[in-house]
Amino acid sequence: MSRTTAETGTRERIVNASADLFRRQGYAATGVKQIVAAAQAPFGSVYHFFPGGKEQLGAEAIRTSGRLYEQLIPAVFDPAPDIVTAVRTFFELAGEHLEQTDYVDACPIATIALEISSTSETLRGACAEVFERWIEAGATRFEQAGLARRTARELTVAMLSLLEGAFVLARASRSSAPLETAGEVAAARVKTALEAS
Amino acid sequence: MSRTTAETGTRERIVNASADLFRRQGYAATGVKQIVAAAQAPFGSVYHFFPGGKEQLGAEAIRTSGRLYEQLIPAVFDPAPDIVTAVRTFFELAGEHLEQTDYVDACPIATIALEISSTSETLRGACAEVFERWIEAGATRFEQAGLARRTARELTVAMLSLLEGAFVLARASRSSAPLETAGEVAAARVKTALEAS
DNA sequence: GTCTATAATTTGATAGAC
DNA sequence: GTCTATCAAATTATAGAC
Repeated sequence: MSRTTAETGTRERIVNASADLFRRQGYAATGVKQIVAAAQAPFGSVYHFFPGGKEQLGAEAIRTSGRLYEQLIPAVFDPAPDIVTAVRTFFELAGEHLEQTDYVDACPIATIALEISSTSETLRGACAEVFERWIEAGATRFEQAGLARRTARELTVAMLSLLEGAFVLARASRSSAPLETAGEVAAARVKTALEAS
Repeated sequence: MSRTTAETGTRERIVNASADLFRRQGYAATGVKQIVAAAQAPFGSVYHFFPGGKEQLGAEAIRTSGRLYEQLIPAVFDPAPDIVTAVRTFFELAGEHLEQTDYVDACPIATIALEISSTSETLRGACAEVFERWIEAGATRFEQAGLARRTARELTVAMLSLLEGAFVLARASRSSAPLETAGEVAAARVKTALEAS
């Protein structure tokens, strides 16, 4: 338990490996054994750190990914000259990143969300919580840009829908074109909303 | 092999049951045993009709669902007074249907697409083929409404992205609100595109 | 051709040695 | 607390009886 080294602990490595694998191939297709192999952790550690087993580990991976990806909002929006440019940049970066990762690194929780929404209330709740946080964070930005609260929220839901849907099409077609198209529509919509306010 | 009765054959029942279960809980989480139980078919029939096993069955289920859902386009667009109304109605019906099926009946292939895009080229190709057919069918409608071919295609990709993304959010949050929001943005975008043409 | 029994492997999870 | 050996059950797939 050194306070001076920066080595990642076993527990943290397990969560990170889980998040990686769940994003790439989903929750059901990822075995606990595959997770400990990727995390270079002993098998028993999973049940030591996560007594609730795979489902508890899934819930934690979802929330961890949620916090991590939420940071992308300030990372892209803060340095942008205006909010329309920020939205356009966000979709552009998402598309470039998708290409660079061989169409693996799309949304970290969408696959899990679709898989387990009808079978695990625990995991569905975790996904819903993360989406809600993202929507709130996005809506706050649009509110600061001058939109009414309700308008800002609806706009964010539309942006996130465009992004998530474009991810589905992009992964299936192995092309970032859907993200370019969705990004243009998203930016145009934001521009219209701001002009009308 | 009666020609007069309308009873569904074993093979057809297996494909239909597969499509149902894959849509609800994904490809990996659905076992072959669960499929034959739902189809009321003997286990061996799967490997009799589908020598390629679960993957061949998956590919066929994807293509069957694709053809079935493609029929929704003429079913909604043909009776509509104009194409903007058609788009709005499409999202409204999708949201109502989602509520009525306890948030199960969203896109029949999106879950599979996200799950297997990085692990099975066979299934990824089948999903890409279905998405391409849907986009072509939608683009043709927008072309007939007066848009240039390229604009019509991009508009359809944006509509489908909005729909697919709203499905993800709706299933996770157990609310049809994302479909209402996405539908309004979709209809407004189509209206703008037509006015500019 | 239809179907049952079973094979070979892998799954999530646990017990208990260190 | 850390980790290995093992469990019972479930997985896809096949062999072969009818």
